[in-house]
Amino acid sequence: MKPYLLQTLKELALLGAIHNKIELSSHELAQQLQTSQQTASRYLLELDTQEMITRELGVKKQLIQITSIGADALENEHMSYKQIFDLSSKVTFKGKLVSGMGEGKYYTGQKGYADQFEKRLGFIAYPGTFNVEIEYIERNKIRLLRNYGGIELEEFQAESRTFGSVVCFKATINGKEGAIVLPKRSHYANVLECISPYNLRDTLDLHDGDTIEVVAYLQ
Amino acid sequence: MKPYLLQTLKELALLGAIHNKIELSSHELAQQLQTSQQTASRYLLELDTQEMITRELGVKKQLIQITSIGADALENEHMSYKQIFDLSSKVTFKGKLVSGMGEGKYYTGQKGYADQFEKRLGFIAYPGTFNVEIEYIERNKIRLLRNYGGIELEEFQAESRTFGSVVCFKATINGKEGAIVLPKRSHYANVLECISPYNLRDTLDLHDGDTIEVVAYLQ
DNA sequence: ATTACTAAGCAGCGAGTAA
DNA sequence: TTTACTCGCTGCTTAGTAA
Repeated sequence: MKPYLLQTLKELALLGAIHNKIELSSHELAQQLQTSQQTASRYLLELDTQEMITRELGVKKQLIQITSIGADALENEHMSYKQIFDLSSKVTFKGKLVSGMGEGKYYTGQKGYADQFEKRLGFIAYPGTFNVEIEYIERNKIRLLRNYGGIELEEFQAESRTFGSVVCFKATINGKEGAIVLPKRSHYANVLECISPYNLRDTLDLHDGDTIEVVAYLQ
Repeated sequence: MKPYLLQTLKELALLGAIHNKIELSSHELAQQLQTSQQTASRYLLELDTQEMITRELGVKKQLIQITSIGADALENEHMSYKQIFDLSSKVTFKGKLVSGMGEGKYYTGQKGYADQFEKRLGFIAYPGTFNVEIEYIERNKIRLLRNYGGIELEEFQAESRTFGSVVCFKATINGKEGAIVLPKRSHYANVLECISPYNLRDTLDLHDGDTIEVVAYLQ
């Protein structure tokens, strides 16, 4: 959707066009948007074509109301701003399911981690990790997560080596309960390693390449 | 502010650029915005010029952070959406203080109205009305108010005539407690008649032509 | 008064490219 | 790889105006 049409729709909504028909000439809208009458008229025509508004054209006035399609577009925009300001306690990732190389099973199989998962996250993790390759641009969001802290699991010794400290975030994976596990050190990664009490691949019937939404909850 | 710059700022914020520096090339931003690298680069330059973002240009990456000016612009946009969706229990008017022709004092002086103000609004109205001439376009918001109902005061007889029914909305006038009074019949008006327990002109030191913000609270 | 067409002008876009 | 310049072209904007 073109940015200027969204702005126009927003102005209409602010004037009450979501719940009511409002009486508004293209000239008045133009003043509100700081543009010309012709441009405002064109915007209304475009919004009408896209079925985001309905109009009743009279000889001296037109009645405008935002349709459900238009309201959805605004609602969507509202969600973005909510995410920015209100729900900074929530970070959403989009990515694709990929296969690891089996190391997930090796690590989650370690009693040192498994016990801490149960104690700190409140569930017994299904063996193995569920790996989501996130879009490259979203790696910034991982930095965001790290800044917020998260649930830190202690390092431990086993099999005559050290298993490093990891940071966890409670999360949902396509809606299912789970957590994201990030190594404490090593900063960038384009794969989110997730654990869950469920076998996510089977429960959600997922395969490599499927689109996954991971929502991390902060604190 | 140009709509496309606001959209760009929003995307940056969604990637976490409000609280942190984020690492983002113009090419990546272009993908996010579905445009070309050149255009994304230009957007960043424009935002930089307007001091909405700061940049640290490295040879292989740039670090971007939204400034307080940029955050304000987003916050402002957020408020608009809040007004549309969350606080549809609140309607904001902007206008200028104007003088009535003294009829306000005549009406508010009527015991029939004064008693109902006290009983239904919870305050003893200072004699006279405080008249705010709203911008023409905002008359649609009055219709919005009427649709929500409001506090209806009964008509009564006095001085061998009928004083008609009016609809009130609790409101703040430049932050001060008060109410908007609309005649039950007669649909359009470009002047909001406000009452308050205070002498608003004196208390707020206001004069004709001053800008007034009236916030009406629904039910 | 309106809405909205046509036409001309101009802002913004992106290919090519330099640093 | 980057960022960001120039420049031609496209598409948006608006003056003029019809209905």
